[in-house]
Amino acid sequence: MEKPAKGEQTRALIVDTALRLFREHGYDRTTMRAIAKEAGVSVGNAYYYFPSKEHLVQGFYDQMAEAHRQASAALFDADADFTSRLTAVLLVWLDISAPYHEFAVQFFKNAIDPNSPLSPFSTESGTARETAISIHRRLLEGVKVDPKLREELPELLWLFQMGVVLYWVHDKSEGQRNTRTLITRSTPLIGKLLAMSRVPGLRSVTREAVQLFRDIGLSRLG
Amino acid sequence: MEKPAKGEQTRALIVDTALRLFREHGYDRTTMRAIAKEAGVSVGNAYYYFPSKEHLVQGFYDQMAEAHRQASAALFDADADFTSRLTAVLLVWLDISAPYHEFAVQFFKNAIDPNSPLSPFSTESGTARETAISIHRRLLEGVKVDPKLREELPELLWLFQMGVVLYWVHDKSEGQRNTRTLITRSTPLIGKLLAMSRVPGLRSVTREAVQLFRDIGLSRLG
DNA sequence: ATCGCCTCTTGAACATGTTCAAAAACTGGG
DNA sequence: CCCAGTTTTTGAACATGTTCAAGAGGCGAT
Repeated sequence: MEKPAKGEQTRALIVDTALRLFREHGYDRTTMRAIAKEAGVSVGNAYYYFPSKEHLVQGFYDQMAEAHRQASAALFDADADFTSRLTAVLLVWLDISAPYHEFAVQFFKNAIDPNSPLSPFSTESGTARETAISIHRRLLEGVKVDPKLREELPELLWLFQMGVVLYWVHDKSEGQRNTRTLITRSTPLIGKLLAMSRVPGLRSVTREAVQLFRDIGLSRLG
Repeated sequence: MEKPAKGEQTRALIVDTALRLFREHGYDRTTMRAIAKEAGVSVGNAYYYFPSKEHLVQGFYDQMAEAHRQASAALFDADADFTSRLTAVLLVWLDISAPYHEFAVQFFKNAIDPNSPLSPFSTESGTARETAISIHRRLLEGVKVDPKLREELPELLWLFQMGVVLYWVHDKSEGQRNTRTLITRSTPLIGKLLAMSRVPGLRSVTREAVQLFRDIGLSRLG
């Protein structure tokens, strides 16, 4: 009962086939029957390993998060300022995700469903989420900011990133150039606000916002 | 070909029955067959009037928006300040929506789908959206604010409201008290930021944000 | 009244995610 | 090698949103 490599092999075969078909034909147009047939197994077999069609996408999440982490790591060598770093991280994400835009739109509705395992807040998405947040933690190294804010900032930035994703999914402009605009022009604003977050007048507002963020558990909704 | 009252009657019968069953048993557990049977028509007949099950919920949207408009109108008599007004408007929305929380969660995934007619940005949701935005326009009457910002503010507030809805749908706390907290404590922050939006330092940030908001058409995504 | 046309209605058929009881394949102990 | 138990596999059956060809009903013109 330890590691029947057989099972793992079938599992991998199924998820790999599924992800390939998703990429080739989109999420909705890929039926469970097609996946099973292409993988050379029965439909029931797929359901033996994955509770639902949605669960097959979880692997995709993890792959993307890992790809983003690796691509981002290369950006932190230069000692650029916060705004440049954040911009770079988000643009890299955009480049990585661009090929999957149509695909993403199709299963996005499942991802935003609070009860779905695909929700970015769900426990199933835990590892992908942690990976994403850790990117922002690294991004913040060496950045001067109100310490009260610093602790929550990685999660707040991740939340902002989720907002960008939300916009991206709705973005119908050619090549999602509007999302690119959103990123390149919103990050300087965030940078300025961050810089101002320490001056009196704004500081109290900032701290109240951070406290609210903690109290309502915005970071652990699922 | 003017007004065959017959058709309108059947249409109303179907949508009324559907909304009742949705309320009683939830969206997912209410099948098209059940709706048809309860209304005393055939399944195909329901599809003659409504292109999909989702379209049946549109009536629910409009009802809610109208109820919110009426309830909000009563709040604007007293010459309260901006923060109080915004808080009141959002809390009233929360009270109106509370009974439908479970129901709303079930079809929320469809509502957030960019391709769904239920998306708050879709043309089909146009009237409900206009109603909601007009509430915020009324709310802003007499409030002093940077004129550059004033024009976009109703839509920005509506967008904020959509954010609250997004949180509300994910809110699993007893009676959605976390959403209540979010509203009562975030609105003062918005009020303060609005007040500060005219002082130098923040004004430039504000204007850039407004310009960005216009350029990427955040208000007309669908 | 009859015909032509449009609106409305029907229910069987279809597509697809999911379930499940049964069978097959495998594994370790004797 | 054989048996009992576990893991894996199968495919038919089910549930439900959706489609569609066929028919029913009504209405004005002739």
